[in-house]
Amino acid sequence: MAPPDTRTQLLDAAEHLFAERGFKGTSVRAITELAHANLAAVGYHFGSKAELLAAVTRRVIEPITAAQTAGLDRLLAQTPDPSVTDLVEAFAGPMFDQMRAGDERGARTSRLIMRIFGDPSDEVRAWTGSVEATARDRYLSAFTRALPDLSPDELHFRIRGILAVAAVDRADLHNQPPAATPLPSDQARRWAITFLTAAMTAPPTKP
Amino acid sequence: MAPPDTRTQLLDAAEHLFAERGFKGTSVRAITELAHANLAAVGYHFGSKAELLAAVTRRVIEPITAAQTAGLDRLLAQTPDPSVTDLVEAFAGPMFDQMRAGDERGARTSRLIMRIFGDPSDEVRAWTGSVEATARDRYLSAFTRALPDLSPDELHFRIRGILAVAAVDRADLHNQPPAATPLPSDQARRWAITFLTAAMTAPPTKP
DNA sequence: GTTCGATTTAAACGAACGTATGAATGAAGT
DNA sequence: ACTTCATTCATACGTTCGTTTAAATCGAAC
Repeated sequence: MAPPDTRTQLLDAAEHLFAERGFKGTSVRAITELAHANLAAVGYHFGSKAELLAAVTRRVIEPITAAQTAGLDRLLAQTPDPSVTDLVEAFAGPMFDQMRAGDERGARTSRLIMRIFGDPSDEVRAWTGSVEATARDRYLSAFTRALPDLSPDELHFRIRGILAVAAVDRADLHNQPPAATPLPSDQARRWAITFLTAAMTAPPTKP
Repeated sequence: MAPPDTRTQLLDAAEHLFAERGFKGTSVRAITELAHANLAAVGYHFGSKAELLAAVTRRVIEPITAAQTAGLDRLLAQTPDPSVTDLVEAFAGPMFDQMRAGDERGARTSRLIMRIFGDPSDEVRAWTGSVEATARDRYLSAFTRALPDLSPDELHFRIRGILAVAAVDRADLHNQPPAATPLPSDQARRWAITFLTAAMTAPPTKP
């Protein structure tokens, strides 16, 4: 086992705490304590608490958008017009994959993503997701070809619906009794694909 | 116009700021300043900042669950087994109605609800939504009768999907350019009903 | 006009916050 | 052995936080 890198431990601790208590609700002292590091370590390695959040966010988002992009490339290599089902699977799947591991970290990642997408403050939104925007645009045009009857606005609404379902997913587990059966980890993923595919293929809303 | 009640102005200001900046991100000083009240007014009228949040939350959630309950009563008066479409409309509709007015307050309410449902901290969860739980349970059994092929767990997942779509809805408007057309306020509602009805009526996921 | 309860006010409290600083530490290069 | 450089450390600074207190204000009841 490699000696635990302080920088990485700070990222881990911050990811944990930001997801659980939010950005404002997490103190630099709590982060450094959980990471067994000195209080000044955040300033030294990241410059500020806000820049640490940006680094955490990038680390969580990047593999998701990478998998989304790779999945779309794979689909487009087979046919120029993939089915809605395939597009939903390739777009929503990676979010669930990232939220799965360990069932503990999954719910935390889910909460973190929801906090990121739901917070309009500058600090939370400062991670500059240009890659993420590009991936979303590519899916937008692929969905447009797969659903030609849908108005751009309604399509856009539906894609946001995908994000909503994926982000909330297990984020509110704390609302109810701790789940009768500790459901197999990929079940939520499959339920979501069913749910979202049906939703995406619905006929356009009549005006 | 009635003289502006201090207590009400505090609720209004707090609702505004909690939605925009979150609970931890909002200071009592910011609330009282926006409400043109004294700093100690929060302590006097509500006891603490946390109890003010509980009051704000109750004021936002109560009319929604009331409308949900009334809508279900109305459906059940006509037939013991309402259709999925009707159930979705009666369950999700009131959320959008509450998030509509003025397009400004709508997005704020949406954000506030998302923050409430996504925050596991005790302060945010302390509003004791027993009425809200009752309404959800009644819809759960109604949906169970309307979708007898669905396992309880998957049904439960789908109902959470409704909440997700409704809560996120306009909450992330700040992500993209300020909407090409200032879409008519009930359009999101109708798109959501289409989206969610199709999603709810999807056949069960095969095991 | 005085009393009284409810409300508002200014001021202060200690605690916790993010950040900055300069000295210790320790391994690597010479 | 000595220098170098990156990292860690203890400590302190100034701000802002939620809450509390006691005095001031005010309309209504008597």
